[in-house]
Amino acid sequence: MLSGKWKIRIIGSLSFGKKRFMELIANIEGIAAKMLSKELQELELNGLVKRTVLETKPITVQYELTGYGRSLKPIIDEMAVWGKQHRKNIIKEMTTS
Amino acid sequence: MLSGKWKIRIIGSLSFGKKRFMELIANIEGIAAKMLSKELQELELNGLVKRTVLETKPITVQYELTGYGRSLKPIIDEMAVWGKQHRKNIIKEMTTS
DNA sequence: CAGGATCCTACCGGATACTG
DNA sequence: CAGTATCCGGTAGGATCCTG
Repeated sequence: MLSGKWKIRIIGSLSFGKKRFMELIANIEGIAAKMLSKELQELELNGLVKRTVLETKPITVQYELTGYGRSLKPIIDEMAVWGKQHRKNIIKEMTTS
Repeated sequence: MLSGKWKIRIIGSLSFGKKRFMELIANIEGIAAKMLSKELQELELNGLVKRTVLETKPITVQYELTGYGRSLKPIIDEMAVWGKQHRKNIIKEMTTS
């Protein structure tokens, strides 16, 4: 369900609130439109993300986590915690060697 | 670091204690020897798992988590919790439809 | 028992160009 | 803006066989 290179990052980004397609592109460094599009479709299929087309001009699309998607928050949070600590350790290694 | 199809399962299995190669094969349904071998090597390279060759006959090899590997426990635990709940939801869907 | 060596295939993921 | 279409290479990962 979270397979692929970008899904975790996407969910992480959406956990801060609704976002439009372009905002996600800007927010997630390195992702290409095609990848974002494909990953979002899979996330929607799995019921983790809700897609809403806004009738603006030109049209914009909002993405947000569903309740189901938010249920992953504990996992994502733990990953964030670990990543932070991990980076600290790397820096410590660099400065001590 | 946790890339690949099996690393999470391997760490999960090792979180219950040391295990030999065959025990891991038996414990992780569906994994082939080659895959287990490759994933374990990567885990060892990343310092998450410690490999110990026991001079029995024939030789056996013990794998265990390092302290670093155990630092992932909160993440794995949260995943386990989520997976359990997820399965409950699936079953509920099946019985109500 | 614990694995390496080979072979093979699907699909992951990037670049680019195009559309309503 | 928010995608889709197309092309393409690399590699993840499975099956099978072999070895100390």
